[in-house]
Amino acid sequence: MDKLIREQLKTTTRYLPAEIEPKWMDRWLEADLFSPEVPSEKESFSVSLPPPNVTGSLHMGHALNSSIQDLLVRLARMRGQNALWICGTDHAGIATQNQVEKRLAAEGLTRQEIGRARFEKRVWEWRGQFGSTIINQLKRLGCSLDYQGERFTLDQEYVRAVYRVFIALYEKGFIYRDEYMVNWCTRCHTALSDLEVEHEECEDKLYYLRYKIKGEDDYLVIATARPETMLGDTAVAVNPADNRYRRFIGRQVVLPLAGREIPVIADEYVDMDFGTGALKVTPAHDPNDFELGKKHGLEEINVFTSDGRINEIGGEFAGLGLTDAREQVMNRLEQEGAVEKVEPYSHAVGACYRCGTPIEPYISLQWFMRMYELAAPAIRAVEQDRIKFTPDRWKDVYLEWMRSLRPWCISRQLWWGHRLPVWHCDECGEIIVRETPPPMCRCGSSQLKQEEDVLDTWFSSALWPFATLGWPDATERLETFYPTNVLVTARDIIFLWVSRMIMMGIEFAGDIPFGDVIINPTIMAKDGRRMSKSLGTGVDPLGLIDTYGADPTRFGLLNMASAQDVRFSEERIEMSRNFCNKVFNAARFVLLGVAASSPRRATSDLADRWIDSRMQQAALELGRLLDRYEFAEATRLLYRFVWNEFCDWYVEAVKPRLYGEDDEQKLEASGHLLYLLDHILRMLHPFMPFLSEELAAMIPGSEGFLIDREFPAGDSDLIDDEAEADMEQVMAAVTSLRTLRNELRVPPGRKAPAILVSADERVRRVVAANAGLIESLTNTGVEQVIEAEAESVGGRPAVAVIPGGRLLVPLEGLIDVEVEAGRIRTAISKKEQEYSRAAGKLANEKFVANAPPDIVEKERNKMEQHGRELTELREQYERYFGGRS
RNA sequence: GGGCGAUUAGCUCAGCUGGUUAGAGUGCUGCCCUCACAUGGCAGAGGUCACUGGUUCGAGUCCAGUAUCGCCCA
Repeated sequence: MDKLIREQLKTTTRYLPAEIEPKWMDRWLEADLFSPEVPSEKESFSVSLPPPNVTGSLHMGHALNSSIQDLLVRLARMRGQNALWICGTDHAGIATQNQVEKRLAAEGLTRQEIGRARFEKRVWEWRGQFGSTIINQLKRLGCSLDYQGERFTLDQEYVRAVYRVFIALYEKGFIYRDEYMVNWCTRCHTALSDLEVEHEECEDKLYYLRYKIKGEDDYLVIATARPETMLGDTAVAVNPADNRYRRFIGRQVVLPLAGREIPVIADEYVDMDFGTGALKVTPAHDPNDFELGKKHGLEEINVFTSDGRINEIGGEFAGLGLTDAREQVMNRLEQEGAVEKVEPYSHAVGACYRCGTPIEPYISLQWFMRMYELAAPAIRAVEQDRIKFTPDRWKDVYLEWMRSLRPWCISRQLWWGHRLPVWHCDECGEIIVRETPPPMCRCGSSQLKQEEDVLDTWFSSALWPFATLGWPDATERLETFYPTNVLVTARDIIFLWVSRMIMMGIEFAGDIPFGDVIINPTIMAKDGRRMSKSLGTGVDPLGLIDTYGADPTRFGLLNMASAQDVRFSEERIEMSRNFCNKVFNAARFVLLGVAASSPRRATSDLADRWIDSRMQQAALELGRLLDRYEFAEATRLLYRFVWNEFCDWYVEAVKPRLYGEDDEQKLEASGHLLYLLDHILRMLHPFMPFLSEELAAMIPGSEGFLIDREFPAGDSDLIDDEAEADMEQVMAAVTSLRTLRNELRVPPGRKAPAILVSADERVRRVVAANAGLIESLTNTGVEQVIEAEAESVGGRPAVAVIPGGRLLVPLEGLIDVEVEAGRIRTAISKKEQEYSRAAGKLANEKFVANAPPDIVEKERNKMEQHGRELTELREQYERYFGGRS
């Protein structure tokens, strides 16, 4: 470590992330540490980043999910694997188009005015300028993505893959064109798939309308939430079992306002309990009515325009927006006496997931993809556990969804995306599907136009795990890294993406796209609900990085990443920041205090052996936890080991040797400290890459990057049960003495003597051998070690009971007799409770007969132990405070 | 309407196949600026594990039901 850094370290008592984080990402990139080796002898490990929306910026979900992925990728690298974390973004059809349209609007332009070609050019410009925002934010988080291999779903090679898939599916007959009812966003002017519609419960009204029976004075009352669609009604339906309406079946009713005559039909689909039991049927404007209409051969009368207005069929209402139309239609119905009543009604209304505009069911000519055949092997892959979900309950969610798949509307009426590789012949109407424009149609015409529609963005991102690796070419990258190992994503992506990737992967890349799917928990707002932009309950992870640093943000998020959704708590990030500070200062202690020149494991001192043993246990357990994807538990393990064992006990225990006169001891302790620090930093690296890298670089003799070092796996041969037992004995003595001093309010600076009374040879030996350590940790010197009290120690000593004996602390004049007597009485009654709990269990014959022997044995030991301690306490009380009560 | 999940300390959460005195962080109380760290140290207080039944020698943990909240799907 050079002098400058040493000086800096001396004066900096606080961990300041802003001063260490930025430089490391640059150095890592410069050294090209994130690119995989191709080819490589190593076992490969790959993860594909769920491609974020190119218009997006990092939100809490990304931050958590990327922290997990980076942890896994760095871990794999440190375990000697050839790791690739595929980087890139998707083109986000609607979102990006909206962004650019907004900019155009600011210039007073519309995309229609500038035309498709110029519009596309503008979008590419936009992407060049703003498209890497989120990727740069991932760098701030420390993500070790393969930035050099960044992909985009509209890259030339990627487009080729998309076309290849489209054509293959078309030729198999899975992709087809049809006039069908779809979800239509009147603002974005495009169809959407069912998954892109968000349903929200809202308070609305149910309108009861009277439809006159033709040729009678009577009328039928229908109930509807959408009275404005009545202009397109082509029937009224009732349940054939409904006695109230049986006589009307087959009759005609007169549609109010329009005056059209429409039939009353019977269908079991009609719910007799809803509304009046009579249903108006509008096949062009309701998905259920659409089905009903097809079944009964009803006319589909479309009364809306594609931008959500009443069309010319609506007569006097033509041109009205849908909200106004409802009001006007109701007014006119009111005038005609056709309104029976209006009731409050709450129901779910669909809205566009990108702009929030209410979705209209709308009949239009679209491209669809049949899912049934592709789903079958994708279902099997999960059923047979070739793909495993973590937590595993998501398996059922996936399967449930996959078993009820409906055709997927894959065309979008947008100008940004993969324009379908489809050409229409103007002359004969022939449809030609191929990658490149055909020179002429079969009919001889060269009047061919490419399809205007583009593909759903999710169609292209479904190919992500293999299209990013070079497919359809058999590239070395594809060969090396497909299938990928793990996919980490949020649960709402299971349907949108995970399921489609599995289907496409099996169909086109010939294998599942990944073996494990980790569904990360959702980080909720403080109110326990999803973070919401409109409610202002969102938390910006970049703000956290600014305030606390990237490492604490990562560690804090990972600490929340258990199997359950969790409310965001900034306290956890603060906890992590404090932990980083602790690590930083522990490293300062080591780096500034050591005399050794390099890490060297020591084995002669009890504390040295103990901490090493504990560290091996921690490393072994850490490996197990990470293999099971138990990230939150892993953070707790590291926190406990580093803070509560290494810092609280070992560092304190080693100080006398480090600062003492004995040079040999100093050297040994120093080497061991460096050895421990080195291991700790390596274990921490996947969790807090910046800080660990910074500190590891200061270890004397360190070379290269921590990233490339081996992840400590833990060595069970180095576990030392004896050292652990002995150290626990020492620790118990220290804790008891500290508690005693605290309770009796002995000033910390006041040195006190102590006498160990123990019938146990091992206890006497261990305490005597470590009397110096105990003294340095408690300012209490164990000056005598005796087997039993032959007679009272002078005065009235305070007592600290430890396993296997007791420590007497004579503190003439300092002890309040009543306080000490009270302490002992409290201790006695506590012990009595514990003793009788165990004794009670053992007195129960059924327990002894039925419980496993080791549990009974444990209980017996417990009873004996408590019994001994109880005796110690009672003896002590009798001897020094006898006669008091 | 269907499904999933949750309910454990004031707050945010752990608690794996049932078996120590149910844990952590934060907050709270007392003492301590001791030469790594006050983003700290030492010690302490704090819980009818939502409720009602059941299974078991033994239930925070398993089963059934109830209540409340949340998420997803239609």
